[in-house]
Amino acid sequence: MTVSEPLPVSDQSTEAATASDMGLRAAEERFIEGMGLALEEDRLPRIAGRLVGLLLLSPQPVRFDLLAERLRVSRGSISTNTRLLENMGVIERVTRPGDRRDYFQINEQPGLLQRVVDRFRARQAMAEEMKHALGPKPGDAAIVNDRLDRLVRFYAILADSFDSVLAAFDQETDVTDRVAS
Amino acid sequence: MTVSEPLPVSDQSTEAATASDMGLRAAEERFIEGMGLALEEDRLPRIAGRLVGLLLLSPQPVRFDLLAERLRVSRGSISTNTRLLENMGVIERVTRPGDRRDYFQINEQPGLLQRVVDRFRARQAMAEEMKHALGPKPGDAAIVNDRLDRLVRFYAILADSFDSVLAAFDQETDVTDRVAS
DNA sequence: CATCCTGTTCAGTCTTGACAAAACAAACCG
DNA sequence: CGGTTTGTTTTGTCAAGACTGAACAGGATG
Repeated sequence: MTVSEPLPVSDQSTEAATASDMGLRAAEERFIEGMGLALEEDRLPRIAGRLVGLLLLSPQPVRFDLLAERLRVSRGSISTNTRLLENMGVIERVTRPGDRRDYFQINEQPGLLQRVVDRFRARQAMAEEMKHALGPKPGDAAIVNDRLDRLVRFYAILADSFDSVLAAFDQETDVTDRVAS
Repeated sequence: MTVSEPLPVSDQSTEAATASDMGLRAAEERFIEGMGLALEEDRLPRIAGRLVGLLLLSPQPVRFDLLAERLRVSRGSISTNTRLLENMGVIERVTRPGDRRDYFQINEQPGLLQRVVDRFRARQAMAEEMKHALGPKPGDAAIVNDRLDRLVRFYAILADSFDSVLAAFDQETDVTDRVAS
């Protein structure tokens, strides 16, 4: 967990919701829920997705207890899910000297994808192993060999192209970033 | 559903398992289970994955009731999952004239991926919409704009590269295939 | 030391989804 | 027609996982 420079925390507990804020708030809610649904499709708990959504929209690191409050969710769930996301490298836990509490911020664009690449590699390996175990087949069963070949190549291509996307993006953000935070 | 030319069905009900088959059989079982696990990670029922595995290893289309028998699974489950995979374009239902029964074969390499692309596009759209709804933000909140921008581009790149993988593969198999089947 | 504060862990509840078994429907066959 | 074969739909059971609330642990603080 990272220790940041003293945070310019703009009084996180009170928030005067102006009239013009209201539509925006609704939009934010939708976005947060949308991220909940989206990450749920990747087998993460819905709350984890909502956390990501909320933190994406938060310029400043957000306090642990505020996460629970804003998402109307138990502290237990916040604890579990922040740890999950932290381990995945999606968010970062941040502290301030002289402040016992934890803050969280999204970790600009990382890890979520490495996981996917790993899965593809694993499948590629499985298909390769299978191809090996079967050995060449005679006659009409030769098509099975073809299929396994194609499967292997398929996963390989997939993993490779993911990797390159990842690399391209890392590079891009390394240049772009570290200006505002 | 496709109607194939009369299938050279090599008497699917009896199968003399020779001694040399046994290790191979075990390997096939492992592969089938592996596909079950793998597709389960993509939120498909395990049985659907096993179906894909079995059909990948089957040179000939396999009869409905044999699927149930080989996977030791209820006919109901076969019905549900074959329909699911059929709708996704992963497998194909095949019939023979004068045969009331259904046969299934894998559909060489398609659809599974289009789904993924669609998901990325949807997320891209969501991020775009959000960016729009928020409008430009002042001061320290500008970082939120940056993040959303990056998110949009990220999903876009992802979807695009997937698309190109898909295209590359389609093209490749169009040339290679249609020899043995 | 007693007590708050903060985050973690644990026990219990609730929801979801896969699956089997049985009821069902439709086509065929005598 | 009645009975069979084939696939579908429905009903009920079971397991997995998310979430809550409460118990818990450790550090500060009086």
